[in-house]
Amino acid sequence: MPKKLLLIDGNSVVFRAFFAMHTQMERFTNQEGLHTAAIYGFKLMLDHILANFEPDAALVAFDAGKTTFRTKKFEDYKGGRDKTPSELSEQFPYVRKLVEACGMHSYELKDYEADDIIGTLAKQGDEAGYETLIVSGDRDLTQLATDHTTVAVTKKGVTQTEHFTPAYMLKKLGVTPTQFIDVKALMGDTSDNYPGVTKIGEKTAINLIKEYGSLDNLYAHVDEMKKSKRKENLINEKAIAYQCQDLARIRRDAPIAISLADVIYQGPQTDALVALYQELNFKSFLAKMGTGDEELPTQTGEDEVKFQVLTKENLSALAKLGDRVAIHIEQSEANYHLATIKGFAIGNGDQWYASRDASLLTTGPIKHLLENNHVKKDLFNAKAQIVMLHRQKIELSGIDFDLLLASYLLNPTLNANDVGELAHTHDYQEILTDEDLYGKGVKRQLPEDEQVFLRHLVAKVQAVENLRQPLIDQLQANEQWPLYEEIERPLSRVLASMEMQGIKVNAKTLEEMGSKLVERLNELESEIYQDAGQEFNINSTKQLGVILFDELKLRPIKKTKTGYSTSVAVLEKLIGKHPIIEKILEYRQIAKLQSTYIAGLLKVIHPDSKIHTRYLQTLTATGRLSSVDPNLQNIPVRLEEGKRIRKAFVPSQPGWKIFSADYSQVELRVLAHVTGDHNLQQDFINGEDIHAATARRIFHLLPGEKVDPNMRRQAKAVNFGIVYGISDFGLAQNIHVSRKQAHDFIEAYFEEFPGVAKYVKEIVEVARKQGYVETITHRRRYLPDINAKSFNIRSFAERTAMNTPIQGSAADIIKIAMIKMPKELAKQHLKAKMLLQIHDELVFEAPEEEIPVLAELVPKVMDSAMELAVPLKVEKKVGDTWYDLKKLD
DNA sequence: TAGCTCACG
DNA sequence: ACGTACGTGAGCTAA
Repeated sequence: MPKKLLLIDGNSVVFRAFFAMHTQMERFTNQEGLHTAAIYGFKLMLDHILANFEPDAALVAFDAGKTTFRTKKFEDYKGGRDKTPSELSEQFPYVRKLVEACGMHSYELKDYEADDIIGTLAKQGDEAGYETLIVSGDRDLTQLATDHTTVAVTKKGVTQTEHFTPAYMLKKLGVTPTQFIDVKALMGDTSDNYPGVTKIGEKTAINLIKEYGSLDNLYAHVDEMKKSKRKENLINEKAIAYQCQDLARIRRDAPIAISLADVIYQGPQTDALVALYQELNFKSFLAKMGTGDEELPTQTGEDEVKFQVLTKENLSALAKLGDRVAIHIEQSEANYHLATIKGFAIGNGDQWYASRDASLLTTGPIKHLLENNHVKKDLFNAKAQIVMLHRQKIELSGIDFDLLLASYLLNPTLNANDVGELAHTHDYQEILTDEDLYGKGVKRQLPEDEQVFLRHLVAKVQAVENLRQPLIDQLQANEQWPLYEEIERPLSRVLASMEMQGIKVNAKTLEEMGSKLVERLNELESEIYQDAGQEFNINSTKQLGVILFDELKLRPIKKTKTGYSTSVAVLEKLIGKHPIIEKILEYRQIAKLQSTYIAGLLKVIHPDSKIHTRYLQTLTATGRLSSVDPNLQNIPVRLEEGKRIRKAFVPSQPGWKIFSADYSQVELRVLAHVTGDHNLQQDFINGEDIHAATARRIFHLLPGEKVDPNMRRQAKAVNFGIVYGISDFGLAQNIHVSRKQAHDFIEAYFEEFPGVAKYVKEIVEVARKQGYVETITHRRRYLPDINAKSFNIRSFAERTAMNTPIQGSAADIIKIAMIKMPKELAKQHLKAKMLLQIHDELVFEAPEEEIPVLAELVPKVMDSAMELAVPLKVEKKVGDTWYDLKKLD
């Protein structure tokens, strides 16, 4: 086993910690008012590193002062930086104390930066056969990576790091650690305030170094480059490039007065740590050390919880639980397709059991109980539990009460995703929230104490049991029991199987598209820099605003809270004023595709080559689903460039097809139904093109007179507007007409569709009177703002009152279809699988020979899901990929 | 973490 | 006069 060396860039990590904890800065002060957030963050980072890397030697290097050999060579080095805020600088002495108390050495060297100390020691480590880990908040240190030295750069927060090895750098950046120095030489460094060569940024610098191998070789062949501004700049600024190279290069031979033998890691010094924690008022760290001085969150009723730790030996006790149990399986993370099981609890009445040992679940007695349909299960978030257990080859059966679903139906806007939080909203206090017990963000950690942890899991199952009857009573009082029993509960199972089925995604297709996009992005980037006359971060709206509106003096059409708006709407108005605008629009479009859809999707393809999204069944205020990790409900389709992403979504088996069916104008049909408007209903019953029919009416066309495309477009916008809770301003903005004209459209609409006009008025009244609105299935949304004094807030609630029954009823309809679908597919012995739901559309994969059957069956199930006063219409498509779908008739 | 931007229905 | 379309999720920047 090689010895291990840990080298930490003290200044940069403390600085990162300071910013990571910045929002909580005021919470972190000790008795004397000393700020401690950065010290705290630094310790979190340290613990995290030490949990994964057990060093034999360790050193934290600090910068010695403002002036170094670099500032002597280049006066402006690190110039222009803001003064370190006193809230941060006062923490450094304590960080050093902390380092010492943790049994590590710290070191600084006059005229040198921490980097150089680290570079020098890392080299010594390599030569002495150490495995070295360098930790920094600064990417520059990646130049120190070797086969035996890894550089961990802090990402988000403090504890998340990105590990740079030479291989990783080559893959990610395309250059070796040594070449990275030359890249910096060309591109410069804005934060260290050295310039690099004019007009060369990171992308160009990397490309040049990739092409030429090194700065030296580039200059050896610079004359052969084709004539360009870039070539001129390179030649003119050769001296600058070399000066920057010198500044960028971390020294590996700094005259340090210590050696590896001097930095042996001693391990934590308990007494010193306790004293320091007390001085800093770090209660949670003190608590972990068990000094008795801690102030844990009050345990409310969790202290009273009586339970037994379940083991192989006492499993037989479960047989006595009878035919109803509450059960909970604790996940390591929210994504249950990836999470591990951290523990579970089960029981009823006064018999409660819990364990951290997930393997017990698969043993005979428990597995049997879980799969036994006659034992009713009460739980929290059935879908998560189904998937977690399915991954253990256990098919959870007999689900009866899902606390999360029930609570969501009672009030969809509560948004409690945690048993404790949710219980508190129902006035049940005998449980802590996960956040109280585990912490959140960087500090989240399951309790090490088994009793504390298991007691919490038992508190969860007890909350489920105790809330079951009261919530059922409330659902029944609200006439929501059928909604729970016949729609949401069965739907959770359907969603679980769709998620587990997953959709196959061809990574190669995405990668190929990605490299083309990156190429185009690079081109656009250079052109934009040319047009702007300087380099800047195009992704930064702030910097872009400065370029467009200050430098290029374009007219700022709109402002946001924080500055100029640079949204598409604004940029489109500026087309023609400057060539840069169109390039920025294209850049934006491609950058979005590349980062969100190419890189984003590639990150979430599972080893089975599929993407397994999670549908959130209890999130939206209206009853729709949402989709996360990744969101498969917003894959591009409107523009061809983006739509091509869908080529990567393919059937999972050869000879299969993608089949899709979507409701046509479902929200307007629901509108026709709930408003009872005669004209709107007639238009649908007559099978009219609804937007054209609306146009005929609001523009008062004569029979036989043609609806021109512009009229239809405007009528379509009016229809949308109605569904959204219309305002003349919004409509005017959308279709680029005057507010007066929009107002006239709306007036004409309400005259032609008086039932809709009446509904709009009445629904707001209903909301005022009863405080909530409902969908067709009695899905409820409370609107406390409906009586607000502020015009704005009240108007919003009024539009919501209008929109929610429409959007929500449409959601009800497709949910019913989704529950019926697997049953109907099974009846016909079809292999077809339902994979995705996108609000009004269902996507399937199926063997080619089943397509004719599906084309009949799926629309039938969908259009008969609910009987409305108007027919439901379903359109179907089929193709080899999600991109290639062609309409069937 | 908030704010902006942009992808979808 | 107010200052707006409804419902979502994700990536990025700035601090």
